[in-house]
Amino acid sequence: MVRGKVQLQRIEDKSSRQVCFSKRKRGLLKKAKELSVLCDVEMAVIIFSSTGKLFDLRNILERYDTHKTRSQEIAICKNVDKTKNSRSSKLPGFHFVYLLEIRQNHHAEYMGPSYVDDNPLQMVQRYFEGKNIEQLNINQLVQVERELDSILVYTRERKTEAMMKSVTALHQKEQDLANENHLMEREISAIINNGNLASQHGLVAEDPDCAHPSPLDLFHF
Amino acid sequence: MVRGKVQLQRIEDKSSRQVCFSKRKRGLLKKAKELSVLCDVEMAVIIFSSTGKLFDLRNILERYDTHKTRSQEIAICKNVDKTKNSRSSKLPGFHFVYLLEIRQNHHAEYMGPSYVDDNPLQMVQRYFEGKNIEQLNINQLVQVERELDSILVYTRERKTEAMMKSVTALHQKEQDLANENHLMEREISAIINNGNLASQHGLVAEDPDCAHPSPLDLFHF
DNA sequence: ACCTATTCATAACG
DNA sequence: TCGTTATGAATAGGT
Repeated sequence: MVRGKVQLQRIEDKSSRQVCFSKRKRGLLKKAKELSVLCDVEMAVIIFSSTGKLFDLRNILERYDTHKTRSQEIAICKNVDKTKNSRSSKLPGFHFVYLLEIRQNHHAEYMGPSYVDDNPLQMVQRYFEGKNIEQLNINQLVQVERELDSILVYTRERKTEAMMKSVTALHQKEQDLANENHLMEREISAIINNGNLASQHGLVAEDPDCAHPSPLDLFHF
Repeated sequence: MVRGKVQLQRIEDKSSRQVCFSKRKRGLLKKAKELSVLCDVEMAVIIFSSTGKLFDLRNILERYDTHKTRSQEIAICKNVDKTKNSRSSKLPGFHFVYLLEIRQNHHAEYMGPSYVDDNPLQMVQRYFEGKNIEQLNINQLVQVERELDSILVYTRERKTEAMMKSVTALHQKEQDLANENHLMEREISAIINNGNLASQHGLVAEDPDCAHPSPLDLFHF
């Protein structure tokens, strides 16, 4: 009973929005799969729900190597909402990552959830709790490899980001110090000149500040 | 005139497939936009066409900063199929990147194509010259993977090394400048005190800093 | 979760 | 690529 055109705007009622999301998500993923199969294209649909969960449908054909796949996962991981402490997340501080892997001629397969934490060490430790790497089968190992790669790449990007910030900040500091330095040099030479004039004429300046700026003016921002 | 259910399998006729792709892509992006607006979710649809072009719909909300957005673009760019010398690419060595930016309460906006230069990647491209990744067997692929991993690790180490050096050098420079700065401050206060003492006592103090703080010490945070 | 009226998407044309 | 139209598909709102 769809009466009237549906307005293209946020559904305010939370329950309705949730129902709509569920229905339309299924529809969208179905259409995505159809498009990928019918037209033989690779595609990914990434949906970030408003509660901070990540839904990911990937349909990546074989000719994309694992490194490229990995790169794609990076982007996905980076966008996980870290600001929300979702109640529906079973582990506090962790975020669900649903990975729905859909391949050609296959049905959707539930691959997750996996956990992503902000505390790297804890995350890694938690990650391995209860996992017996030695006893996993190939598919599980592939999945574990991907997850670890994601974590690794995310960590690496954080590192680079931090270093970049540090470099930028240091450059700024260097600039500021150099400016300050330069001003003080001029100050000194001004004072010296002043003193030279005074000594040349047998006079002592009563108020050396009157004509030229005080050193303290440096800090009059 | 849709007669009968469509078979969910690759459309063999190239022309039909192209038409279908065009239509369904539009439909999918429309549905994606509807879902994102109605249900207030962020999402991205990434479509790799079979001719190696990249179609990218992004609908990224404001709270994701440009840095993350940029990262996403990088990741996406990395997934462009570089092995094909697509005839439709107008600039050799460049890759089409179609960016369709869709924001809430806005229509789809055609942002591209923009060109991504992979000049910095010439080395990598050289590596691939004459190698048909698609046609290698497993052992060859393992070998290529190892080589690439070596290059990647080496590159990464060089990057970290360079950044570390930069940070260290900047710290040193900062230290030097700060020292110089401090010396000049003392010099200035020495000159000032010198002047004051000279006017009060007719004397010149050799080292006025020894006991009392310079006014500039206020800024030694 | 299921139903169904209704709107929407689109395959097969021109 | 564009327009039209018959038809199947998706889904809003109700139960």
